[in-house]
Amino acid sequence: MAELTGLQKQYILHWGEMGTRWGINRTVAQIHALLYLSPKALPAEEIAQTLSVARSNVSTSIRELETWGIVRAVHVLGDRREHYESMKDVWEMFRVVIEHRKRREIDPTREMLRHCLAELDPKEQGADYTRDRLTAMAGFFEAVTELHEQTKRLPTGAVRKMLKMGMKVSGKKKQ
Amino acid sequence: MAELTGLQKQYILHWGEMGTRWGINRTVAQIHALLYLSPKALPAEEIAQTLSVARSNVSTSIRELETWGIVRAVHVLGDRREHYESMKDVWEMFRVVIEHRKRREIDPTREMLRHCLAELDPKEQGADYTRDRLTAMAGFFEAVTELHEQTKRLPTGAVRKMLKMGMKVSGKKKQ
DNA sequence: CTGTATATTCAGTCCTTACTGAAGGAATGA
DNA sequence: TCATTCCTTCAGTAAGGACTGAATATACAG
Repeated sequence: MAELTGLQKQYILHWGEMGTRWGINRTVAQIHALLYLSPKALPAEEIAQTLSVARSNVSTSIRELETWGIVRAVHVLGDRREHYESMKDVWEMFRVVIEHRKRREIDPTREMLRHCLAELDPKEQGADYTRDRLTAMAGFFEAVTELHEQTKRLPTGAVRKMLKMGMKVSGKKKQ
Repeated sequence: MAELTGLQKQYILHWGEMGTRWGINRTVAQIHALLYLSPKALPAEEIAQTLSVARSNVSTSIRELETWGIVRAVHVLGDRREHYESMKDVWEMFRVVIEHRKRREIDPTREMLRHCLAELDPKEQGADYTRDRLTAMAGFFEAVTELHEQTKRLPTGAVRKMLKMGMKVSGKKKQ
């Protein structure tokens, strides 16, 4: 992995670029891209050189990826350094990331909505209208949570298969 | 809407806060929250005062919301000013936003992956490994796109209902 | 046409986040 | 023990985005 091919460069740069759109810092995304493409685990020093970023930057970025659980340190016989490798199962990887982001980006709002609805004083100005809006919004967040609960239980393969064959909507009520 | 109730304040502040996590600028998110809760369309000046932000900031933020298609200007008889109102159908609103973000956050990567796979030279160092990784990643992005295509055709109510009853996975191949 | 109300644009400033390089800490082997 | 290698932390700086207020443009009423 010492020298990147043109294709690898392209993938890594694109991933870094998109990372910023996805709310992920560019270096973190680039490191992930590099490790994802690498057939073997890489030491931090090599990552820093390959991507031309400071060694310390690699350190913190790697830690973030480890926190998410999509990168881990492994050891190589006869080498003191930590080597890092990416999870390779793409579906599992996104499942993990989505889990993480849901906790951070969905759950707090869901709770806020519940809390607001509980607090809402029917006597206050325009309470009915406010309740309608909050209820509608809460419905969406509850549904997303429900969908997430259902899919996360399924094994990776099942989700993949489900998407492939298209989601069938049963006409019957669940009972 | 001149004076916000405690609840409205809470909702708006929370939405602004979460906006930053969702990759949406705080003011844009706050304005959307305000309009969503407001029973009537509001002029820009009032929005600026209510949220304590510069009038110009409201102008640009509103334009962004209009670009997404979740806020529009309406006119009030006897008033020269534009009044702005939010789309109220939550499900439709998120459908529109997701459509927008997919175009910006999914499609470019999907194309990059296709392009890379087409470009990949089998003779180059480690081509097989790279192809495997790219193929796996591309599979995910194609599946997400497929899922999106399928759901966007359905009317709002159908999606809501589907989530409510749980996604049933048919055992048979689509034919 | 003139004056007023409203909306937009933009240059400068502020604020947040990302990144670097230096310093310190931990582990290893001589 | 000391020297070496690797990793982390952190203060300072750089870069990027967001926000303001002034200037400009536009629409309308008289």
